[in-house]
Amino acid sequence: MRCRIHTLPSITLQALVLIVYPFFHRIKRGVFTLQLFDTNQFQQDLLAWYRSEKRDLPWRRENDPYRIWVSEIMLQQTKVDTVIPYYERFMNDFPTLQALAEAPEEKVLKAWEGLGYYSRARNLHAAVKEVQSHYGGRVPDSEKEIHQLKGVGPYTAGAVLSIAYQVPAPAVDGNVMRVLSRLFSMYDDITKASTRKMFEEIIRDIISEEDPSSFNQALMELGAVICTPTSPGCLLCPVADHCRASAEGVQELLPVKPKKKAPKTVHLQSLVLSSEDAVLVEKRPEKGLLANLWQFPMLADGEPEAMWTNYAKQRDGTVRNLTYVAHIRHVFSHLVWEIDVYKAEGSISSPEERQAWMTEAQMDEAAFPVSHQKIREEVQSSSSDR
DNA sequence: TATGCGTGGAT
DNA sequence: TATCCAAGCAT
Repeated sequence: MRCRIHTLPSITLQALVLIVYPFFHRIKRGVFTLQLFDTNQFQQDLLAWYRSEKRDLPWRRENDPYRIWVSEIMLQQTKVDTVIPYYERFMNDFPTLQALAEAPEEKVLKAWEGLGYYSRARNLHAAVKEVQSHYGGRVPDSEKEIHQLKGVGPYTAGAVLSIAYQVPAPAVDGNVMRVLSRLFSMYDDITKASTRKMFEEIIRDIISEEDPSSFNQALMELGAVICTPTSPGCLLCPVADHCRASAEGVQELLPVKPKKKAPKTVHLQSLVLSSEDAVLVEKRPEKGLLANLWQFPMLADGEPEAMWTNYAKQRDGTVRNLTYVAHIRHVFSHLVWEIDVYKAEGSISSPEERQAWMTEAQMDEAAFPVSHQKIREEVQSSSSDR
């Protein structure tokens, strides 16, 4: 029997582990977490490492809850290196909670342009206004109140509370789940909310009451720098002695996370319609994909000449010299846009509510998604070629 | 609980 | 080139 198992393909062995594991993990965790895990020594080792090795990041140089909050929103699903320049500009544009609360949404979206997940910016803006009007401009320091703010979920609530106010609340993000999965050799699917809650309970058991800010940040830092998704640096890890996955040699198998589905493809056409020194743009719907960002008119793929002629006609306008410019592919996390780009001259007498003619200078002040930045560049290079 | 929501970089 | 991923949240 033992021989047969050793000759099984490793994929089968993994599958076996995944099937059998859920029935035993709660018992194992009880034994391991509470009895064999040396919490005090773990805290000491982790915090000593963090205090000597932590990266010097802009939001670590200050303790303003507003600034911590902004950094945490920007860091959602976004790498540190990407965030830094955005954070610096944002703090320059909106140095205080009051400044952001009083800013027009256009400016906020423009500051967020290119960062993605734009509802983060609109939710942050709304939440900051809420804090300004309802909490007298002070970011709330209770779990219940801060969690009610738009865009503040369980992770961000815990992060702001612990980092800005030293409240011993868990801040369980992807890093922390990866680290804990390995630390206790847990095969639970980390995409499930129930798993995140389990990790939050574990953190409540092992968090440093003296310095919850450093403890939470240290776990994330460890995940980002040492305990990485692929080829983790166990030889450099300050808490390798505490790590069950490392002892078992299974660190590369963890955490468990199901594969994502392939994104769907949509075929579209976009028209850059020029009149004098302006082009026609429209503001996207206020909900959903790229909400409230600007774009060039875009329609489902079809016969170009008829489609755009009809488009203009419906708005009491004309289109002439319709010319193919380029093909753009833009990949979202859940969607692929395949866009045929056209340009033309023309006019529209009856633009719709959310349409406008913009000059280049005006477009520089409006927020466009990256897909439409690409279109702008293609059209510009197509006209400068001649 | 499952899915929609961006982008750029690493492997 | 394809896939995955990164300090998640809303619905």
